[in-house]
Amino acid sequence: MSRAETSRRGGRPGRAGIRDVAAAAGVSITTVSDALNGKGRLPDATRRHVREVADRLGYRPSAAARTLRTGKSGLIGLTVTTYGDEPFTFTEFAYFAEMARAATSAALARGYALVILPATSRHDVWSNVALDGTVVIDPSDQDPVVSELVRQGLPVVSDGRPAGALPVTAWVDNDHEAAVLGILDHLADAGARRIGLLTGTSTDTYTHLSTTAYLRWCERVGQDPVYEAYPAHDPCAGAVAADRLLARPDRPDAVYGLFDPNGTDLLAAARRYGLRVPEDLLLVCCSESTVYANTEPPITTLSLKPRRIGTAVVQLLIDAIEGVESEQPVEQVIPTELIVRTSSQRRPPRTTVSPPRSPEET
Amino acid sequence: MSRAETSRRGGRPGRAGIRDVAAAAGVSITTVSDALNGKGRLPDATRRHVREVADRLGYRPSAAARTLRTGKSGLIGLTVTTYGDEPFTFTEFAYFAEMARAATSAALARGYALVILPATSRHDVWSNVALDGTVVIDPSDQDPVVSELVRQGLPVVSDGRPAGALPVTAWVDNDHEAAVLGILDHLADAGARRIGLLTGTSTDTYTHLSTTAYLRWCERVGQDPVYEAYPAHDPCAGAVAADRLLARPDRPDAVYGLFDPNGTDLLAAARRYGLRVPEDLLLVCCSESTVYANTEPPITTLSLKPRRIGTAVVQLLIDAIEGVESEQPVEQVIPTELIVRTSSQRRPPRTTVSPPRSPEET
DNA sequence: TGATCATGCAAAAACGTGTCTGTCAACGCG
DNA sequence: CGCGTTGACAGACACGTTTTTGCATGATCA
Repeated sequence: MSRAETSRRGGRPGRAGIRDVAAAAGVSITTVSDALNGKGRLPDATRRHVREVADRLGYRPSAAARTLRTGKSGLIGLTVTTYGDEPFTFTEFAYFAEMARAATSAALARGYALVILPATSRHDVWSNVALDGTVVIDPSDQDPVVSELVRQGLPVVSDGRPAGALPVTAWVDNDHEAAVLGILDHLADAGARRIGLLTGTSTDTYTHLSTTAYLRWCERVGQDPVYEAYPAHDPCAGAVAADRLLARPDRPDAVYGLFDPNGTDLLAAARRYGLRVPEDLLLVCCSESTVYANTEPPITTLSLKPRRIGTAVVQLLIDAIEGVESEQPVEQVIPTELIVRTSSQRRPPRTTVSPPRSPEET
Repeated sequence: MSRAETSRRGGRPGRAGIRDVAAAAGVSITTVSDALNGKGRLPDATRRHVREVADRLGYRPSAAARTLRTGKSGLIGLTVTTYGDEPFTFTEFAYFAEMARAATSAALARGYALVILPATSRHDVWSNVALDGTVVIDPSDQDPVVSELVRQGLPVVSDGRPAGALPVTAWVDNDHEAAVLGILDHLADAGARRIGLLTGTSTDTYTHLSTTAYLRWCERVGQDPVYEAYPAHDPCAGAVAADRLLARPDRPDAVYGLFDPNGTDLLAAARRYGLRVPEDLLLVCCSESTVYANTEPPITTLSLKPRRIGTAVVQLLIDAIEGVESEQPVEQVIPTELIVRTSSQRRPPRTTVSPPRSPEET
């Protein structure tokens, strides 16, 4: 009776259970649970007393027991696409890192933690972790994992509008068509006569929508499409494709690259062919990387705002988990941001000293 | 009796329990558990029958119940340092992304999943998730979270040797001193007379060891140290510090930058001051980014091999969790790799066409 | 044939919570 | 004084597994 820490059962030494707290405080288990969770109707004196005893014993409620009882684990899956046996692809490093960072913060602020779960995980890993819901990044056409999750009744929110008729709970995406059209107009305004595109061969929605928008724009303004496609997950194919694009007989005088490394690849290719940027070649690429602020010349980039996307996705998911009737629509479109730098302006501002980049948020 | 799916209790509809499977298969609960886990001694016929019935009912064992019973959750914490309220710092993007990627793969291959847990999480989040062990990245001097985890008896493996007397289970690190000395020798061999250092103001082990090695090298060869320190977590301070370093009266003719963005920052600063690289200024920086293969000129980088570190850390941790007497020493040193490019060679090779970069592993 | 033993399976005890149901006293009111 | 009501707490159960124990049944051996 004097030593309440040692429960009658040989639970792991050093771990006090709720029974020990109840015994040490001289109350019942119910009272301890209610006091710690602020649930029942107890006099403040009892509440304080129980809390103090719990602290003194170093009591930590068992996450497994709580999950089993309540059905909520406080865990959110972060499903990333896989290429080969690696979780996420090379071209998405900066995007993924920023998105995951924001998602982690947002989840944490609401008491949830993120579990990294590649889409092609062994099945037993998926079923070995109790998830309250899942974020899927760029779900592919008929992803069996996502379908199964939805069928199990788990909330699923996707980054990128779902392909096909994938019945996700909600999704967040940019307006990729508008972004591409905006860039093409921007380049045309800067004097581009023939705009090329560096795109991918994969079938994900981002690539598809962007390429389609490009083709439609070309048709509208009466320009012949000039583009090269390459497998975006292959880090060395990009440089080759950039080279091919600039080696064509109908060489473009402006290029938009859909993937993060395209900027440096195109710049290097341009140098190889003696093309000056932006005088002979205008350049824009889609990237979250800050290196493009300090290249020679600095390159105009399109930011997809991964931090806002990561935050929005998690908020939507947790709202769904907790049954909050979300004020937001279940389909949320995040605006993109075009960061205009020297590479896309025919008349570069006379300044050659680029100011230090700003740490500005989102 | 005919409809076994509906258990007597109103469990979540659609979720079949082990009882339902037992009833449907006409066997006991024990038999189902043994059959699915391959544990008891059962005739193959029974085993196959039970498995088939389980599949037909779409049975998925409850992760929470299993964790409660066995004490193992299959979850590994990935603890990242925080600056401000954001999980990981700006200068470590590429490193973290690669390291996390490798760690995720390695964990997955052994049936574990990773949970992202910033060090400064709210306490309730930490205690709300059942962890089998934790990976800590660059644990600070007296991290209360790590101490508590160790005190709870949880295995902890750190990326970066632990500062102070932090009693971690094992750690993995590079030999930072040897790496810095190697780079300085490399630069001196290339003709550098006064080598500068771009370093950080924080007190983490990496910064400390590297700076100390630099100072010792200077003392050994009789050169006055020339260095600038800046808060590495501030993305815009780096450019300013690079500028300061090259504006000094005792301007160095070679610089090593400890952090990822230093390369482009130093390159931009050099251009501002009309310094040619590598003719007037030799450059090396520590980075995992591939952009430095295609800058003008390509910049020599030091890779810390984050993929090998991530893999090693997870292996060590899981070995500890499963009680495997690890063959490896508990302190593991991963060699660094110096990727020599134009920026650190006084006589650049005559080729101006840089070959496409290789997708080679680790 | 009876004792021994391996085999195939069932019953039941945990794991540590949250929560539903009940008890007991005090109290107000008719 | 009897009775319903309310506050403060205790007892017991259920969540869904894994695992230990134990009971039959048939085979083997002295």
